[in-house]
Amino acid sequence: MNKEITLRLSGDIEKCVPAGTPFFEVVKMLGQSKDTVGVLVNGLEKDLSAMAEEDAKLELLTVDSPEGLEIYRHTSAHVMAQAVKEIFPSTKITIGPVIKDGFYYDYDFERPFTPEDLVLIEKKMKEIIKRRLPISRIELTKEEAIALFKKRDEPYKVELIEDGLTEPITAYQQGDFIDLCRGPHLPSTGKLKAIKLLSTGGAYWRGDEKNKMLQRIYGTSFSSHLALDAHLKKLEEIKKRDHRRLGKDLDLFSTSDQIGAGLILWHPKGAIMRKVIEDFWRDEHLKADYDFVATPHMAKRELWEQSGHLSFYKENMYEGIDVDGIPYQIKPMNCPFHIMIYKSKLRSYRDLPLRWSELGTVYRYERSGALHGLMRVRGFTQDDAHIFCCPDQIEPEILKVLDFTTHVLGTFGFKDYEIYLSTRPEKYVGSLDRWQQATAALESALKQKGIAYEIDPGEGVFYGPKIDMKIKDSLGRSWQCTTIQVDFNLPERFGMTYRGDDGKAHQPIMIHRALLGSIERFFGVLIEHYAGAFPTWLAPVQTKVIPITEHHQEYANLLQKKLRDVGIRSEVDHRNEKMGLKIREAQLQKIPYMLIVGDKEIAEQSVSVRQRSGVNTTVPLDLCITQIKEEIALKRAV
RNA sequence: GCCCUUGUAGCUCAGUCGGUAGAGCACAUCCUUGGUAAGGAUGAGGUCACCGGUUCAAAUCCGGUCAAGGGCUCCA
Repeated sequence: MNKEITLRLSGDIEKCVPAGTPFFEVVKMLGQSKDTVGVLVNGLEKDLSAMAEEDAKLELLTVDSPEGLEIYRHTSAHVMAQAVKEIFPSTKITIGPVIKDGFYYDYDFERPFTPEDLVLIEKKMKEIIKRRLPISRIELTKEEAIALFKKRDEPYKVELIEDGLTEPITAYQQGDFIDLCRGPHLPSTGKLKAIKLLSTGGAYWRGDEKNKMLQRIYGTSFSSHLALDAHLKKLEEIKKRDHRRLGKDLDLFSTSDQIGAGLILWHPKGAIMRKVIEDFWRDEHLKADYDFVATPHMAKRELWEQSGHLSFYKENMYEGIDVDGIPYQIKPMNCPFHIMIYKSKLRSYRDLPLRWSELGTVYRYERSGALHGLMRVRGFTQDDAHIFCCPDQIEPEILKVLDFTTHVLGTFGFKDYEIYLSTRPEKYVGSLDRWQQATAALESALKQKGIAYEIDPGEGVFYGPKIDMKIKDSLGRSWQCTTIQVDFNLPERFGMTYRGDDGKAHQPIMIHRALLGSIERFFGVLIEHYAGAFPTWLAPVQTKVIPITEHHQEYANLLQKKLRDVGIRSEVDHRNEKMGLKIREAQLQKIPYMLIVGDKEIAEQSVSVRQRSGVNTTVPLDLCITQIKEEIALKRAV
C-alpha cells in the first residue's frame, strides 16, 4: 500500500493521492483532463504520464498557457518528424524545437523539400494524429541511448548524446518513431488538432556554417482551427504590410542593380517624408540642448587603427580608397569624427556635458544574404549623437536621453517598448570600477523612470554597458531601434581629457546614442506599422484635390495654392478621368484627404472632403484648410 | 558567405516539346465632361538580368556572374 501524498493546487486546494498515481489520473479526478497537456510539479514540467511521488505544489498546464502550448507544439514537431521518416525513410532526424509562433525540425535529406513534399507530409501528419498513438517516455543510460540511436541509424542523435547529455537520457516514443527528447509531451498524437506546415529552408547543423547544411521545415499548430486561421490571417497581414511592397506601390524608394545591393534610392515621396522626419528630429534636438556637428564620409586608415575599429570592426568596413598614396576608408561609424572635434581645443569641466548630434551616413559591409529591404542595408544614416560628460553626469544624462527617446518615438506613434540593460561581457576593456559605476548609473536611471526592463547579462559592448529599446508595432512585433551605450574605451584610446576644477586633466565618459537607429530602418518600421497609411503630418501627399470636370480646374488650382501657402502638401489630379477613378487611385496611394470640387463647391466656396477612412463631409474651404493645418501641427496620429 | 527559389514591357505575370514574344494595369493620343474605389477607342513600349557554351535554331537546355526572395538566432 503506497503512502498518501498531498498535492497543493492554486487557490489553496489540496489533493491527497497514493504515491505513484500518474498525473493524468490526478487531472481526471480534478475534472480537468480535457484541456490539460502537462503539469508543473514544484515548477518543473512533467508529462501527464509521470507519477506523483511526493508532496508537491502542482499546477496544471493547459494548451492556453505558454508552457502548455510549447508542449503541444513540441509534440507537433515530433509528429512532423515521424511523418517525414515514414515518407522518406532515408532521412536522418536532427533537432526540432519550439519557436515563437510555431516549431521547426531540421533533417538531413538528400535534397531540399518542395512545397509538394510539404503537402504530403502534412497529410501524413494528419493520419498520424488520427492513429491516436500513445506517446511514452523512455529513460535510458548514456550507453543505452547511444546503442538505441546507433541501431536506429540516427547519427545526429548519437552525436548529441555523446556531446555531453547527462543521465538519465530521455526519449519519447509514438508508434515506431522514437526521438531523443527532454520532453514533456502530450500523452497521445490524437490530442493535436490544427496543424500547418509553412515553409522550408536551409539551416546549418548546430547553427554553424562550417557544418553540413540541413533541410528545415517550419510549421505551426494551435489548439483550434479558429486560432490557426487567425494566425494565418496575421501572416497574410504581415505580408500585405511588407515595406518593400509598399515602398514600390507608394513610390517611396527603390534599389537598383546598377547601383549595388543594400543601397537605397529615395524617391521624391520617400524623400519628402525623410525631410519631415529629419526636420522634426533636428527641431527636437535643439529643444533638448543638443548641438549639431557634421563630418566627412571617409577618413585615413590610421584614424580607424587608433579608434580600434580595424581590430574589432574590420569585417564590416570597406577599404581600398587611395588618396595620393595614403589609404582611406569609408566610415562605418561617426564617433571618431566627433572625438576629433572634441579634441580640437582644450575642454573644461565647465563645458560638459557636450551633446553633439549628427544625421551621419555610414557604410557597413553586410553579408549579401543578410540584406533585407530597408531593414538591413549597406549604406544608411544614423541619427547619432555623442554625449561627452564626466562620470557623475552619466546618470542624469541617461535620464534625459530616456525622456527624450520616449517623446520622439511616441510622436511617431510608438508607445510600447521593450527595454534591455546589457551588462559586462567576457571580453571587455576598462576597469571593473568603471563598469560597475556605469552599469549602476544606467540601472538607476531606468529605475527612476519606473520603466520595466530586462537584464541581458554579458550582452554589453566590450567598451561599456548599454540600454537597448525595442519598439512594438501595430502588429505586436518588436523592432530594435534605440541604443544608448556608455563608452570608456574611445576616450582612453584617443587620450581625451578635460580640465577639472582641480586644474588637472581628467578623462571624459562618452555616451553613444541613436534613437531611431537608422533612418532607413526606422522608415521601414514606420511603413509596416502604419501599413503605408501614414498620419497626415508624415504623409508625402497630404491632400489630393480632385476636380470633377475640366471646368473645375481653376478652383482646384486655387485650393491647391491656398493649401500650399500654409505648408500643406497638395497635388491636383488634372487628368481627363472620371472622379471615381481619381478617388480610387488616391485611396490606393493612402492619401489622408481627398478634396473634391465641382459646381456645388464653387458656388458655396466649399470643398467636399473624403477622408482616407471613407468619411465624407462638405465644409467651407477656409475651415477645411485650418483643420488640416491644425492636425498637421499637432502631429496627430490617425 | 552558404543552401534553395526566382529574374520576360514601368508594374503584376503568361509563354507547352528548343522554332525567333503575349495579357492586364500603367503611359501617349483621341472620344467622353462625369458627384465619392476602375468610361471607351487607338497607339507606343522588349538586347527575355548579364557573359559564355550546346544546337541548323535558345526566353526555353548547360556553366558562370549580378540582383532579388526565403532560410541559416531562439540547441535533444
